[in-house]
Amino acid sequence: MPGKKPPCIPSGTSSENINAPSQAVDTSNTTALFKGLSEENLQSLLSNSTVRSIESGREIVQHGDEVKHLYVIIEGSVKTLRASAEGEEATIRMLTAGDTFMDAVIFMGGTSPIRATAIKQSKLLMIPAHIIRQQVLRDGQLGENLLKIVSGHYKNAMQQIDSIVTKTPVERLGYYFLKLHMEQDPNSMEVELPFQKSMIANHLGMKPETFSRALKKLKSIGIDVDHERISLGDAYSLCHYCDPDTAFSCPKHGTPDCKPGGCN
Amino acid sequence: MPGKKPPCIPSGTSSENINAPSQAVDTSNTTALFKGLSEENLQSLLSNSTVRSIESGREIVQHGDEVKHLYVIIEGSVKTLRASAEGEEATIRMLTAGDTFMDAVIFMGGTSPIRATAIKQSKLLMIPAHIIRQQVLRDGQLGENLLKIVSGHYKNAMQQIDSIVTKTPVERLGYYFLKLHMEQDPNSMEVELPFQKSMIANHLGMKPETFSRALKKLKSIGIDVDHERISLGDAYSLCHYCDPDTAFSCPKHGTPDCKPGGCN
DNA sequence: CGCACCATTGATATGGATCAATAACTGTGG
DNA sequence: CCACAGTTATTGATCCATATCAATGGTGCG
Repeated sequence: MPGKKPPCIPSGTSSENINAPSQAVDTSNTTALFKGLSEENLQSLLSNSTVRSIESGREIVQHGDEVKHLYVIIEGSVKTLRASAEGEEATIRMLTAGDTFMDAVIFMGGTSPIRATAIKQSKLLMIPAHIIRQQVLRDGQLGENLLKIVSGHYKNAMQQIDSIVTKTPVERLGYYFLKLHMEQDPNSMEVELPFQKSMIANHLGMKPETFSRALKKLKSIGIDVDHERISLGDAYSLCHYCDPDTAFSCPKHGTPDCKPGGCN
Repeated sequence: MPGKKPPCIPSGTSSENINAPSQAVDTSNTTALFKGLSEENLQSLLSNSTVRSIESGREIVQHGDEVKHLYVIIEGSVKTLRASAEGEEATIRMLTAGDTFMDAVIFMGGTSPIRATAIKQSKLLMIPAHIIRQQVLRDGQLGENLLKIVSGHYKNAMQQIDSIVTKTPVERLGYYFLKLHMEQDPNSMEVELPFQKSMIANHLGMKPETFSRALKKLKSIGIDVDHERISLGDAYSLCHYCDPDTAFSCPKHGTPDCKPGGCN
């Protein structure tokens, strides 16, 4: 998935716990969830939705909660994670504006197996779960959108498993940078870390200390990190950490310089 | 998910690469994929499907393949996995009769990020991917079924991530046994390993040697393993490895003896 | 200005991987 | 029925990568 993320959704939603003004929505350039929905179907989703502001650090959904909404991030950041009894956390996803969460959970049955926490002051669109479930039966397009979204999550989860099991910390970090690079701007030589380092470290299944040392090793390959600013030595320096399915959507794929690592 | 698995699907499908006789299907007791589908919609899925036999060890889908079918296991076993360039494998799921695979992949876009391999002589029902995608737009029930299935996979993947990151090998094994116990028969004191140990080891993110040593440690808690037969010391010996969302669907949950580990 | 929080760096410990040898089991053919 | 090869599981010895522990430096905020 190259290119920039679409902005997000309703452009005029602001007030707290008030019905989202569904007529103010620009259907064309929007979250994957709403893609291709008819005006009518979109309306029946949004007319029941509410907008809520939440401050950084607050929990949105707790482990074990009954989940009553699907959330769309209008602005801010959220992470989803699993926490063990001993306080250890495993970050599943880290989300920004335009992303949805609890989209899969509302189809799992039972209570939430994950926690969701705001990691920045955020604004969330909340669509009642029962509305979603009801609309899925009526609107095949919505079903397809959700399937694509959830399948995407699943794909990421599989890559995460794979990373943690088969790769070293440095490789995981390189792979993460590569994906950032492609998401943000495949032509730029600069990438920006969208989250705190300790948070990324946890997401990659390592401790902050290990993360730090991994950064150091990358420096010797020409990838320098100054605070949240990553500068690539040359355009191909991350290629070593590529894998076949990332290569597939890489503009450099097939060029003579693309020959390294797992590249295929 | 307690209780036994539903048998599987078409009861009269046998011949190779021949249209599945859709009229021979018992809609009531079947795979989650077909649950609640109208006779007509079910028919339009099955009339285009084929059945294929495959011997143990053969690859069904390769990493990078374009996926043209959704598969339902009629009999046998299959594993899905990711393999790195250096030959390391990370097992994602291990499946038996009634399970589906490539259900999520056909909605991901791009080629397959995983490989699927038969681990026993197997018989598979193959439903063309384009039929599925097309039917999803028409049949909301099919969409819901798929969403539940894919969400379930995602949930398992999250638990797998969590296990590997926050738990020790012994804990992972205990957790795995617990889930087997609840799937197979929560009342029996015997559980059976459905797969080769080395395969389970890989699925749990450890080496066979580590698996073996973990078995030894469990023995000291009264869980004895003889070949593929696990016998539990007492009914609560696995409770230590429980987690909140597994507890939720446990018949012992709430009884005075349920108080250990992550149990909540 | 000083207190928190985060990142970095160094020193040490340890859990699981690796290497190696043996044992149990499976199937095959004489 | 037994000998043999091939596979899988177990067990022991060693090694190494990453966690852990500890101290310092940097940055932002009140």
